[in-house]
Amino acid sequence: MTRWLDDDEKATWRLYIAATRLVEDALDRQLREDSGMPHSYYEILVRLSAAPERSIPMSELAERTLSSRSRLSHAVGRLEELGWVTRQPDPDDGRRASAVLTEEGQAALADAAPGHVEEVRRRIFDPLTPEQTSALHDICSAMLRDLDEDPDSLASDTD
Amino acid sequence: MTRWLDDDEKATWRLYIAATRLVEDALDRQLREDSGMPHSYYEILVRLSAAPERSIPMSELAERTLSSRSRLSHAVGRLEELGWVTRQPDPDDGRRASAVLTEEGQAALADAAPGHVEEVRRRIFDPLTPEQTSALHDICSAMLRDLDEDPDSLASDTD
DNA sequence: GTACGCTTGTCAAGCGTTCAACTAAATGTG
DNA sequence: CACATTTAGTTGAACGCTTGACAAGCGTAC
Repeated sequence: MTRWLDDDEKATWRLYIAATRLVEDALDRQLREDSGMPHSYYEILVRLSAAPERSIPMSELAERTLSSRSRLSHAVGRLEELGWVTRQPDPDDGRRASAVLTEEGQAALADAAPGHVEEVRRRIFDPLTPEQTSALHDICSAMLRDLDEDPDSLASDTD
Repeated sequence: MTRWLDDDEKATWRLYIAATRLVEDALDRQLREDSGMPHSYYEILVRLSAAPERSIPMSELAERTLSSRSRLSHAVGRLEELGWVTRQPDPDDGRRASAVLTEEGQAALADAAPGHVEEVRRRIFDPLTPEQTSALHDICSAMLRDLDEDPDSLASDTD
């Protein structure tokens, strides 16, 4: 009944697990050591930085960062403690609130960005040929296509 | 100074982040819901199951699963509570110990495997053409090549 | 043999994530 | 208007992971 993986698929699968895990670990470690924030928090700051008014409603921010509302709430709480983000209640709808990037948050992001981008380059783009980079783009698109996610919304913002 | 990402690279990078995160989340969720274990624990059981005597020294198991010794120690502790693994002290070296898969652990793995493989297929291989699958193999190899890891050791065991 | 360094494994504290309530505000329906 | 329902966001407990410290065992050099 089960369509087991053949040898090629098994090998590809193991390589995929190892590569993606080591890349994510390396990025997270680099950001924690050099900038005192996990990768997920860096992404929140990036999103806010690119948004008009440096402000995004909590729910929308959760969607964009692929987070649950709970996760984002905890994260913003932590970022608030660090002084990098503040919460701004929506005057028109008492349930809603936006996360807003502070000047300190913008500065922290500017500090963190070069080292992070360097690490991304080292781990992903430097080892790949241009053809492989292009193939990776299409592969990730294909993996996302059948999900209930919209690939465009995920790729739109800057890094 | 910083070699920033160009637009194509940014797009690829965002897709990569989204795809790998959603895949990992999906796999982890599937295993937790259907089999009561996180993905990382499943991998430990897989390694043990494929080993002679269903037994692997802790340090070696840590390496193979890309875990720190501490992490593995915690994980094996949890798996011991579940009755899926036992610890076996090395008679020749008082410092060492092996993790051994129990019958119950083997059964739990056999229960979990079909659903997990199905999910892997759905998320990775079904959306990709054979050419893309082959390209993914090479891409992951390339990403691992420059690391201090040995790609072969990671790809050797079965899934 | 004993002192030193190295290896193996564990443990405690702190962080981030998840899950399941829970609060509060807006909306819909009679 | 009252009352259930839905929506936005928060909270607390449990869990897994990381770091750093630690104990115990091993090997080597003196």
